[in-house]
Amino acid sequence: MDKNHTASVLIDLSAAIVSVRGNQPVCLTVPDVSEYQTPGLPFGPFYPDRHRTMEIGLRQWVIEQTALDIGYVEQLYTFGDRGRRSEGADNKKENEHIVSVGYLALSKQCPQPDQWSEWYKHFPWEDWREGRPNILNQQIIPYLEAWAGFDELRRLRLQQAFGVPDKAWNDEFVLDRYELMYEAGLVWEAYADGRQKEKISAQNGIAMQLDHRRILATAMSRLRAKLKYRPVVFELMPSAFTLTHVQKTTEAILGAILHKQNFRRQLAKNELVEPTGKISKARGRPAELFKFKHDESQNTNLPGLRIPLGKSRNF
Amino acid sequence: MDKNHTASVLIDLSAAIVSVRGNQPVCLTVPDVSEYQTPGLPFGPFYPDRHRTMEIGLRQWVIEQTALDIGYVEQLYTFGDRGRRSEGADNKKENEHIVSVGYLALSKQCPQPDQWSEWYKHFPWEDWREGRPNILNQQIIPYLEAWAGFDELRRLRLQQAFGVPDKAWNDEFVLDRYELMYEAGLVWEAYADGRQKEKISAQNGIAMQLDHRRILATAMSRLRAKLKYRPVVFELMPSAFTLTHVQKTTEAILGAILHKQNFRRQLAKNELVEPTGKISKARGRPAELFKFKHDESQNTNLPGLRIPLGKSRNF
DNA sequence: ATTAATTATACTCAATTTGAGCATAATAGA
DNA sequence: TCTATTATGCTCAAATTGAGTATAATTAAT
Repeated sequence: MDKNHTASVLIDLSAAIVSVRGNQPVCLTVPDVSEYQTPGLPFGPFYPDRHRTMEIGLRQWVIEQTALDIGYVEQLYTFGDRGRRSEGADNKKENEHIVSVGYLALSKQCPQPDQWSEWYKHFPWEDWREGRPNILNQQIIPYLEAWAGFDELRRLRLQQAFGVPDKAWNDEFVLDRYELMYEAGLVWEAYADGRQKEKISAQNGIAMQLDHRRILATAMSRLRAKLKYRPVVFELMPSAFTLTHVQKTTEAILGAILHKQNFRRQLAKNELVEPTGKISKARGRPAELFKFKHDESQNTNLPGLRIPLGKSRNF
Repeated sequence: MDKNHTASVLIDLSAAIVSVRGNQPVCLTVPDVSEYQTPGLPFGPFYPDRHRTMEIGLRQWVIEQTALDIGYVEQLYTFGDRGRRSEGADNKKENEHIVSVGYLALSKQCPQPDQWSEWYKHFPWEDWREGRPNILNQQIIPYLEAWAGFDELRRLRLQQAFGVPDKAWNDEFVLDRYELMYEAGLVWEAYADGRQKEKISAQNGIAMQLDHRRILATAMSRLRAKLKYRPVVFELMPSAFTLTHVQKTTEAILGAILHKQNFRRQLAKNELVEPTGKISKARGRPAELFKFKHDESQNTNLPGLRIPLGKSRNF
């Protein structure tokens, strides 16, 4: 326990601030000034003597810099490794190690459209709403199979993450899939981190700065999982909404289509919404407008809606 | 963005290293030398230039200091606040802020019995295996009700966390319950942190150093939740075991009794175990010895056993 | 004004899963 | 041989889920 060893670090708070625009989940990004033009997640330093908790610190700079009203905030993961491209050439001065704490935040609005980046531009293989994405069979899977070769462990991980060849696709394994692709050198970040000699040909989604795409993948995994047992969708909904609107939002996040009647049955059974009495008019039959029942108190551990995902989703 | 503000911190890696001894979940602790004699979780500093990731750093000092073989490791939460008693009088020198990253680790063995502390000595209200713990109705609930008074939000949180008065007890809300008790000044740590003037009369479980009981509560919540959808129990089992042994271990962690036949049905359906052909002899009819099917590869995201918890658990 | 397209909502029904239990099997010890 | 004890096989009703049909209330087109 050599006390004289350098143990001092700086802490970055990175946030995946998520919203839904139209039928696309989006995430707040900041533009990159460097040669690569890759977008990044917003982040700021944590000053321990100014903010009592990291969450307070996070909320502080989010308000200062984005003027957004973020309600739900959840800590994702703390990355202490040098994945943040620190092996690279010109860096900060030596002893300045950075630990990044990733957060997921949900926002009901997303003004300034150019600052919000669609999830599935970074993860095109994660959107199954119009069927199995072509990029899987045309690009990703063949590469991964070649990478796995006869390595038993690799093939098992491939099966786990991508359902190859005969298991079902699990929408929650976003991070596992991204990390596998990173290890196999299938994403740009692997090249940027020096893990990969040649620049890969295929794009496989828009890359992000540092480890930000990994943080976004973590956020997606967590949000997709949470959606199924906690009523977090309503953190993305306006005060009054139609049931179809809730479903479309849920589908956007899950990247999958749900059975309409069963979805509503769950909502009804769990008593999560109540009618406002008002009516929404659009095309077709008008829909009743509902509101979330437990809005006042940040009642995060209610039962939540068990998503009716259907049986066979591996095709 | 004043760059000159102090942002440098030290990072502690704290670990809730969990095992099961007999029918009691235990957790590795280190004795306290101070006047209070409260035990604490083992922790060590993170040296970012020596270890590539924090998990590697954690494994390193766990091996060095405990010689334990920990298999499963999971990051829990990063605490950046001053809950670690830093408001107190004599502290380290001013600018040395500490951020603690909590980890959960599982160990199959637990040698040196005096170093392992039973969960339910710290959380006596969490063990429902012999029915609803008396301490709830006799000590905790009355105090909490008085604390809540007519405050709507407090009563709602009380209902959420403790099921008072008419909701079911949820075994996963360990952290919520502990934090509520902390806020209400019902645990020693609240007094030690200066939130509470008078020392409370009742013990309400054995206290721990700093925020360690909170970290343990986080570990318990996570492990109880995980048990229900990932096969992590087997990280606590020897290579061959009886089905009853798996059940007893699960029950110990959940603090609840399960239905035997249904528990086995889940195990069978999910194909998590396979017979070894050997037989265990004890009292009564001998039991078949099984082994975990997926032991070689750290196959953490398998379906897992959906625990048959029964219907009415609020009495 | 009628029709078609569109969206919302009510209801049905079989298959599966769950909660809860009884019945029987195999052993040790009295 | 009987009893206590633990293991294991099987049943059965209730609840939940997956998947669908039928019908209602609109707008837009003809």
